[in-house]
Amino acid sequence: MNLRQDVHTAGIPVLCQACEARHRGVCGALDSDQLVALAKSSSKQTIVSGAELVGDMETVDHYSNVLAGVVKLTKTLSDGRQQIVGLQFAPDFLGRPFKTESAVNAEAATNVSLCSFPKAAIERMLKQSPELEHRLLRQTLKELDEARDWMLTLGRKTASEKVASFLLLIANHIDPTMNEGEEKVTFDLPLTRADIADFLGLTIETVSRQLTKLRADGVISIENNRHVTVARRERLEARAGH
Amino acid sequence: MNLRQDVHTAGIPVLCQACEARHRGVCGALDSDQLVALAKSSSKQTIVSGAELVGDMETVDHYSNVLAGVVKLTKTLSDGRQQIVGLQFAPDFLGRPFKTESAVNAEAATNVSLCSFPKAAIERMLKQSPELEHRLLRQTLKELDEARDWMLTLGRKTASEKVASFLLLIANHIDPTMNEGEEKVTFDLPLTRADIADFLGLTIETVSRQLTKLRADGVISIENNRHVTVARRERLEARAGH
DNA sequence: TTCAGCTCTTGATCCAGGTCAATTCGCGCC
DNA sequence: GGCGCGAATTGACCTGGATCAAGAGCTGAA
Repeated sequence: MNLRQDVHTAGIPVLCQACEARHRGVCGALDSDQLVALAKSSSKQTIVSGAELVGDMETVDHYSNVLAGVVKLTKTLSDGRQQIVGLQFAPDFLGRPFKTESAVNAEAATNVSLCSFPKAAIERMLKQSPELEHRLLRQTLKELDEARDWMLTLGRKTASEKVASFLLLIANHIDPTMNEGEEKVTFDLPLTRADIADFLGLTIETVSRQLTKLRADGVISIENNRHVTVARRERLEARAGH
Repeated sequence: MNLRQDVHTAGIPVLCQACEARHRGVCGALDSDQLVALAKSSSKQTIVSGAELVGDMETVDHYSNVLAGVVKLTKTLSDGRQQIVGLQFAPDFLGRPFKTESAVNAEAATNVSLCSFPKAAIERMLKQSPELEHRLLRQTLKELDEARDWMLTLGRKTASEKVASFLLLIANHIDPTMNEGEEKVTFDLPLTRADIADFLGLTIETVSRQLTKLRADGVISIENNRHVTVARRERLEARAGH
């Protein structure tokens, strides 16, 4: 009856479970026939942290759904200065339609699980399915909103506001069930200090000092360099500069 | 025969000439019937420099095509620090589909000529016309690319690189016919020093000092505070930090 | 023409965050 | 356990750009 369910239970690579569960991603937009066709050409893969997914200027031959983990999108100046221009969390879509080569470098910030399909397959379906294009538009608008929020942070916030904003951003993405009322929040940082610095337009040292200050002030605590507990969310929000 | 032409020559507000001429905007995507319907509810208007088009958090009830001039999109922190997060040039589309209120403030940076339609009319057509949604997706992807480029500038470039990058950005948008080979380029700055500072995440004074330096080094000259001549484009590019 | 109200420039000083340089921590490996 | 190595912290110092403060240049109105 439910062919989509059949596709998954039949052992064809997991294509949509992650996306559909959270009402994003590309797959909910397809009918059963399209889904089967796509599933046949798709492949689930696991990427180890640090591995490069798409090089800058490289030809992109496939698109992916992020099923788990975090992918960072970076841009680099010729002298090596680097800026993270986007973070993709599950179930985001990864890839730039209508362009053959990428303007950014995509790298696994954590271990990442992906479901990829050949570019040609997606673009064929884009032409057939307005609903798929609609989803892509919605995700792109969301990414644009996030990018613009971040431009305010990069251009106008102080180092301590930047770090507080970053922690809130991660907290919101990692645990979307967390509601405003919660006092304590706990999560693992998906980025190293170097990555955080590249995201915030700061140096490693400044990030470290600001985290130390937040710890000293009792706003957060950190175990093993990664596991963060936010003691009181409101205090962090106050420091993020609203 | 050609109804689209008829619409324009019949004196119905200019809807598409600007867009079609440069293959962007919303109108080329519509068939004749849709175009007539839209033209009836559209209105051409002129906005004086400095006027606010859409307030932050304000309900958006119409979308617009920018026919001439420059619109700046800004975000502001509670203490007044401001960041320009986007510049819309003709024939860009202005408005955020699928959201009732704007997350940014839109303001006319120069005198602006707009063609606006009610939100409801556009959204009705979005459902009918996949081609319209396709155009919107393309524009949104372009804006996302631009935002990400600018994040690198905001996060990692020095003040002098930022100013050089800004001049190149304006030069490219104002005169799209200008080719790489041209040595001299001339244009009017569409932004005040204060706007440039807000765009670059700098202060007015720093922008002014960097422009003075570029003038002293013979890279540019400026008349009446607005009219810029780039003596040698390559030297400006070298300073933009590639 | 003069004046008012701006925008822009220039100078002097200050400080947030960068740079350079040790440690120290965490973790896998022998 | 001890060792090695990359990641993180911490300290001392420096500097690019902010801040504060005059002044100069445009523009428009009377």
